[in-house]
Order: sequence, then structure tokens, then C-alpha cells
Amino acid sequence: MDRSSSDADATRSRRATITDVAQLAGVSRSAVSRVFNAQGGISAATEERIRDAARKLHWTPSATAIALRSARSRTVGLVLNRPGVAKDGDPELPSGMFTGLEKVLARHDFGLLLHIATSAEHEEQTYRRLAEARRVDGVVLLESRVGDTRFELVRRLGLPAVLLGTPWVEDPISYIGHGPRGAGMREVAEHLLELGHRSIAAVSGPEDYVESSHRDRILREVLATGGAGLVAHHPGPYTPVTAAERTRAILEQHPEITAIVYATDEMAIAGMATLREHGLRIPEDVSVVGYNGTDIGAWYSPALTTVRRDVSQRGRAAARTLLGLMGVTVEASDEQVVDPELVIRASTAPPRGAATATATATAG
Amino acid sequence: MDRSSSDADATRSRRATITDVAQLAGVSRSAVSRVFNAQGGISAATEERIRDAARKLHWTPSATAIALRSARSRTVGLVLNRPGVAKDGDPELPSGMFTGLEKVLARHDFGLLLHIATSAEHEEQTYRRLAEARRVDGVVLLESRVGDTRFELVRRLGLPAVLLGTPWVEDPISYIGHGPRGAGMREVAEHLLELGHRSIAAVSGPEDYVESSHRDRILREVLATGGAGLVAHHPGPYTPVTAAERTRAILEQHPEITAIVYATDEMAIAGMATLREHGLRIPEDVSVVGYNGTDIGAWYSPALTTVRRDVSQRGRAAARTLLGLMGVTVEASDEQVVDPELVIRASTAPPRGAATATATATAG
DNA sequence: TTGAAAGCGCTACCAC
DNA sequence: GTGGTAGCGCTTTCAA
Repeated sequence: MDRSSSDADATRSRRATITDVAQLAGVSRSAVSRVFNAQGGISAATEERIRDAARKLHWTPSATAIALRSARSRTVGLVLNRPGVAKDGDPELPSGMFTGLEKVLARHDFGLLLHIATSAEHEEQTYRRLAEARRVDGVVLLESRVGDTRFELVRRLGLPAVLLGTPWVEDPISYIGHGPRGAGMREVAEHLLELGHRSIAAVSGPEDYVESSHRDRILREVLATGGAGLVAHHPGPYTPVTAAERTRAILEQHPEITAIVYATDEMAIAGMATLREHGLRIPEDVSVVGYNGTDIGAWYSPALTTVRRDVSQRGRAAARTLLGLMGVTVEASDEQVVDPELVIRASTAPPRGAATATATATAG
Repeated sequence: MDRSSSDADATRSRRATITDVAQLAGVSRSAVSRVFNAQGGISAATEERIRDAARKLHWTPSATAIALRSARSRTVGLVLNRPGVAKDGDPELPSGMFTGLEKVLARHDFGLLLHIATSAEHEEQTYRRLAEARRVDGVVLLESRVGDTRFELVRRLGLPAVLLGTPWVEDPISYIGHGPRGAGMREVAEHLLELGHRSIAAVSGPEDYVESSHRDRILREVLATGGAGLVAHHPGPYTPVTAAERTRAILEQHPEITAIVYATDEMAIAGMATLREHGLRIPEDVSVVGYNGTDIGAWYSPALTTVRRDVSQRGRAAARTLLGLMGVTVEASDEQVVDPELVIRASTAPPRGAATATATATAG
């Protein structure tokens, strides 16, 4: 092969760099840089020539070079802890949240790096690696846990972080809390009280999840205030299978309950199947409430009463906060924080033979 | 503030670089580099000193610097097209797939960069940006469409890519196909035929999705072979709401149908609600089949017959292929490709008054 | 077995 | 307004 003729090819195939653009435009590299960083101090004519050259060469500044130069990767990390992956369970990704996060990050030209850890150690190691290799400028923390060591960890690593949830103890970390009103559980409790329920069970999330235990606490408190009791409380993983098991346990130990509150819609659906197996009708014999409805419960029969949250909005808020922490000037948002909303459908009704408290309670 | 004393602080707080490690170990930077790249040619004693120094300084090579130096970012991009985001629908992320992808990528120290586009143009622009800014070394393409322009695009951009699906036309792109057997639809069709169904409807995915149309084609062919007909075919988006609407349309125009095949479990659940509204019982009056069961259908009443696929495995396969394309030596996998599996549950049964073909058909 | 030095693509400081 | 140049943290010849 003729070596000299391949030169042209090489030149053509190699990705353009700022030097190529400068050359084509007949200016220095600094000039090109200035144009693309909107620093001014370049005449309109020159700028035009430079932009032309860049366009012709399909040139865009190399993210990598900029990252090295500025010591910022313009990337945010997200580590999901999904032990289930090991046995190939289906670790549902909180998609609404991703959407919200990504939307805001992309607008500021930040990328979202996704990692999935399969154990606590693996998780910690992942954060450590991301930080030490300087692959990310900050991280989003999900699923706040009791005894969570991640806040301390990211602090030690010097990694800006935002928690989507509420820390288990007072902590200087930035967070998007689940709100003071029990993330909608107050409304759930009041709804059940109004219907006349007095013996209620909860099939909730893991005990060491801050939000889950917060939801339980509010539920218990509000029920107590209304003269009712949370007579059975079964925390556990967010899986339908175990929800079915826990439902069975409740029916054996507390046949008197007239309503069950589940931690997710999927769990509620599994629970309803179990209730049916035991010959119980919904809502005539037992009322059922889900959580975080992705509308799937609406199609169930009976349609599932649930709590709906705008997780996408929470994602957006987290992204804005994190960008701020990383020193990016982010537009002030006039976005209202939307409270969780109780969606009353057909799976809740007054218990059998209850004095219908509804009439009096609803007045007002 | 005493300027000279702050020097020590600065030294301490600044992240360590390879130079710091070299200095502490009393060697040159090249020596450090060689140790961490397992290039050999370094005496055991020196290596020990270097590793000690690195440990003491918490030093890990900067991913950014390596990226610049090697012109590879060790990152893979994934662009999801979810127009629904605009109206804040819930664009479900194929979580199993992510898990599979990430698992293999992480093992090779590759990151997964997630982007969500809200339109075809936005999508194309995203790929372009990722490529031109050299943020990724390759991309994973999802949801193969008829008339898909992405293969051509990534080729022009010089971006290694793997498609999770089958290209709409013969194309040199690497792909993890949906398999020759109709992604499980052959089994669905045979199952319905055996039960004795002859008038069947399909509420399927978008017409321009390759996999969806492939599934429909196989369904139609196998049914025809068995002397049955796909009398109604309603493609559309993967949303429960429209599935309900399409179910209504089918009932009006083709009251004779005895089975409906849905594109997803969620759509099937919405469809079943609609069937019930019309006073039809499942499976006595109409049999229903879902797809891609995330087990949620198992808890429905009646439990939903569906097709189960190991999407996580497909994700792993895609990651391996892509890594190969990017020049990473990836361990040969002995992982078997698992065929989609028909999961027969309670939502399918012989049609009313059908000669039970089951006995004869199943024999063998 | 080890070190010196060039250079990856870019920005920012300092000249002119 | 514009150009020259040092240097971000690393790898990789080439020499010793």
C-alpha cells in the first residue's frame, strides 16, 4: 500500500480536534476555545469563521479533555442496591425518578451514570470507586435506611450528594424529604377511620427503611388518635410473594381485622389474591390500600385505593439540588412541591356492620 | 491567615495524583503506571513500595486522565425514547435489561450512561452529542423500529453499537435478536389452537416496532396453519388505557372472538377489566394471554397466562457483544440462550362449547 | 529494571 | 482582539 496516499485518509478519518478547527479557520486554538465558551473578546467575523470551521469538521469539544482540564466529569452517579439481582429477581427501577433526574441533568449537560450493587459492601465499594477514579462529580442516594452509613461515606470521599428521602438521624446531608405528613399515610388513616375501620393491619416495607417506618409511624399515630388500632404490623421486603405470606399470617393471627394497608400496589395485588383464597371479599370483608400507584391498580377488580406521588418531580428536585451543590448555577424553579394524593377507588369500603361514620365525618 | 502553613493543608486536601505516589515511593511516574497496568518489568520490592504509597494516599488512576490518554471513555451509552415523558406518563424502564447490562459492564470496569429522549429528533441529537463529545465508546440500541435510522446514524458517527432486537432490514449491525420462533408467540398460538380457539384477536404493540410486528406475524401464521384466524388485529402503544379502548372496539366489531392476545401483562390486565365490564367471564367466555410477565399477572384473578423471557440474560449478551466490538477481550460465556417460555395459568381455557381438542393435540 | 519526556485535547493566563 | 504556552493526570516510547 502506498503510504503517502493513506495520509489523507488518516486525516479524514481521525476525529477533529480544536487544533484542526483552528487551522481551518486560520486562527489560534485559544480563539476557538473562547468562541465555544462564550467568553467574548472575539470579533463577529472571526467567530463566524470559527463556527463555520467547527461545523464543517463536525467538531464538538471533547468531554474527556474538558473533564481533565477542569477536574469535573459533568456526570452524576446513581447506585442502586438490589440484592435481588443475585438470584435474578426483577429489581424494579424507579423509572419516574430517573426520568425526572435525567431531564434536569441533561438540560445542564450532565450525564447520569447508573450502577447496580448487589450488597452493602458492593455498594460502598462502588461509591468509593466512582469517587476515587473521579468518574462522577456527585451522587444521588436512594432509599434512606436506618443506620445508613452512606452520608458519612460520601462526606469522607468529598462527594457532593443528595438523598432522595429523609436521613435517619439529623445529618447535614442535603435531601428531598418525604414530607411531614407521612407521605400520604395520614390521609390513608383518616380515610379508613372515616369508613369506620377500627382493626387495621399493615404489610409494610423493610423495617430499616426510613420512609417505610415513617409511613408506619404516621399510620399508627393517626389511627390511635381516631380510636383505632394498628393491630398487626408486618414489615418486610417490597415483594409480592412475601406480602402474600404476611397476609396469610395476619389472617391466622388477627381474623378480626377489617382493612390492610400495603407498602406497594404490587404487594396489595398479591395480598388481595391471598384474601380471596381465604374466601374473603374485597372490600366487603376486608378493605385494601396500596401505595405508589402506577395506575396498574386502577384496572384491578376491585380497583385499588392507593396513594399517588409525583416521583418524577422529586427526581427533578433532587437533580436541581445536586447541581447546586456541585456549583452549577441552576435556574430557580417555580415548581410547586406536590403532596402525595390519596386516590380512593373501589377496594375500600365501610366494614361489615359498622355504623357508617362516613356521613358525619365527611361533612365539612 | 498564614500562607506558608496552609501549604501543608493544600497538599493534604488535594486529591493524590500519580506524581504524589511516585514521590512517596521514591520512583518515577512511569514505574507507578507500570505497576498499575500489570506490565511487569518492575522488581517485587519496588512494586511493594509503590503499592504501599498508593494505598496510603488512597490513589486510584483518574478515569478522566486515562480516558484522554487512551481516547476511550470506558462508558457505554443507552438512549431510551420515551415520548410519554412530556406528559409525565410513567415510562417504564426495562429493569431486567439494565441489570443484565450493568452486571457485565461493571465487571469490565465500564460505566452505563443513561439518557432519555422525548422525540425521534431528540434521540438522534443525543446519540450525536454522545459521539461527538466522545462521552461513550459505544451504545446499546433498544426497541428496534421499522424504518429505524439509528443503525445508519451510529455507523456514520463511528460508534460501536449493539441492537437489542432484530433490525427491520438486513443490516450489518450487531444484534441480539428476538429469536426465530416468534419470541414465544408460536407457543401462544399453539396453546390457543389446542384449546380449540378459532377466532382470536390481538391487541399488540406499535406497528412500526419490529418485534411487535414479528410477534403478530408468527401468531397469524401459526393460527392460519391450524385453521384458525386472527380476526382482529389492533396495534398501538404499549399502554393499558389504549389496550382497554382497543378491547372495547374488538368486542363491538367481533363479538365472536373467544381469545385475545395482549402485547404486555399490564395491557392484558386493563383488557380483562374491560371484558368484565361487558359482562364477559375469563376464561369461560374469553381467554386472555399476556406477555413479558413480571409475575404481577400471577396474582391476578384469574392468574394470567403469559410468556416469560429472561431479559436480564439478553442484557448480558448485549453487553458482551458490545464489549467485543469495542475491542475488550471478554470471557467466552457458556451461558445458554434461554428461549421464551409460555407460562400457562388460569386465564386461558377451551372456548364455550368447543370440541375439546386438547386430548388429541397434546398427545405426543 | 528504571527514568525522562512527549503528548492525549482542551483552557486560561499572559503577552502583544 | 488575538496568539503562545503551560499544564490538567496519565501512558508509552526511547534511553540508560
